[in-house]
Amino acid sequence: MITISSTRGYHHGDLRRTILDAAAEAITESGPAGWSLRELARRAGVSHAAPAHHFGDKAGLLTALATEGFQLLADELNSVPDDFLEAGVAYVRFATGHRAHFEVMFQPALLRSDDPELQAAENRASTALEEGLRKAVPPERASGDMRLAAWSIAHGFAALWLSGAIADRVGEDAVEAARPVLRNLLRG
Amino acid sequence: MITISSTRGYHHGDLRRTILDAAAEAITESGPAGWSLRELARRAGVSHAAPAHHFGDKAGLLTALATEGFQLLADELNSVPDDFLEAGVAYVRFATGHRAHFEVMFQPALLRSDDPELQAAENRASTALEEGLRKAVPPERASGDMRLAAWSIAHGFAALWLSGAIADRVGEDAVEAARPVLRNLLRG
DNA sequence: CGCGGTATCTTGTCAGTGTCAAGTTGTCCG
DNA sequence: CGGACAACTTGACACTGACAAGATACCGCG
Repeated sequence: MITISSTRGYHHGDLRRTILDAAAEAITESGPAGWSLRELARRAGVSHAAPAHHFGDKAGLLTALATEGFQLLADELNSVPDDFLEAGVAYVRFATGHRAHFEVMFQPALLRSDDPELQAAENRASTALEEGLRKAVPPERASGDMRLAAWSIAHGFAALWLSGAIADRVGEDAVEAARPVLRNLLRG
Repeated sequence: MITISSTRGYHHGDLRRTILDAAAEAITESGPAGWSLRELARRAGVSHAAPAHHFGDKAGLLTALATEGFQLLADELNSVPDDFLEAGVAYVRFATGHRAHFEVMFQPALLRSDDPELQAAENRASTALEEGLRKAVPPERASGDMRLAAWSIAHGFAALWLSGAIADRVGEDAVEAARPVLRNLLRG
């Protein structure tokens, strides 16, 4: 049995998870550079060097976050019917619902790209994406370029919304706003 | 007359431009967080606090870079015929040709969003983009959602390529690879 | 039960960083 | 020529990431 509630004493209980969550929260609020390891440690009530034990260094923490992100994305994509619109909407839902993960996942300069767990998670998400696109795109239009186009439009919409660049045209609910935009890729 | 060549003496000549270029180079190599103001100062041969005189702080430097980026993007978009494909290709050409600018422009957490020069440059790029899309999209399919779709697919392709996520499918020349992908938005 | 090994966390330290304040040098205009 | 201003330097401070060494709690094995 894992005792999460006891945050007292020398052992924290589940410091790794606590730090990951705190990092995600901090990144969501202030971006991938607006926080420090020491701040996360203070928030979790541990010493300034405690995070390093679990993640090695800052890049290790971000790599762990990205790994978790790719796993979450794969789950999200696998839980959706074989429909392009719904797959694209699921992609946008993931990006907006897990903003911190999404932002870190696509900034390789912050990560240890050679981490085996990260690569495994990337592969899982990649095949989920590829398979989803293969099933979702109408056979007469199926092609590598078409699948890239589908990925691009969903990714671009999510990135633009997260950056605030289209906030004036879209409003708060990015997921619902994505639907009519994505529809344009499959005819008019 | 401006003497750029004389980097000697108490006055540098054109330190502001030198720092901006060095920052763009550093970001291109190591990402938006893989460098320091003091490193740029050393590279330029000035004291560690010299950059602050021109930009205030790190956010000020990045804001100046983003401002320059929006101006360059507007120029790029304005120099292109009223054709959706060419507008999209120009967008991708800008993103890959000015990687550092592009990455900073869409990370508002790094910037001073209330900077008047930044906002002016944003507006100029925004109208250039809007106007280009308005002319480029066939009238029978023109709509706000269609314009958003066009922006999204170009932005998404550029972002995915820069992150290396589609390197295995695309190769080195992102601009040429973008063409067949973008074509999918206007029928098949 | 107890004891040794190990994972977890702490404490102390160091070079490097961003930012501020105050001083120095060069330029330009009246 | 003089003084105001811009450009840059010097010095300082709190903070950070990373490392080394030590302390504490848990866990298996006798």
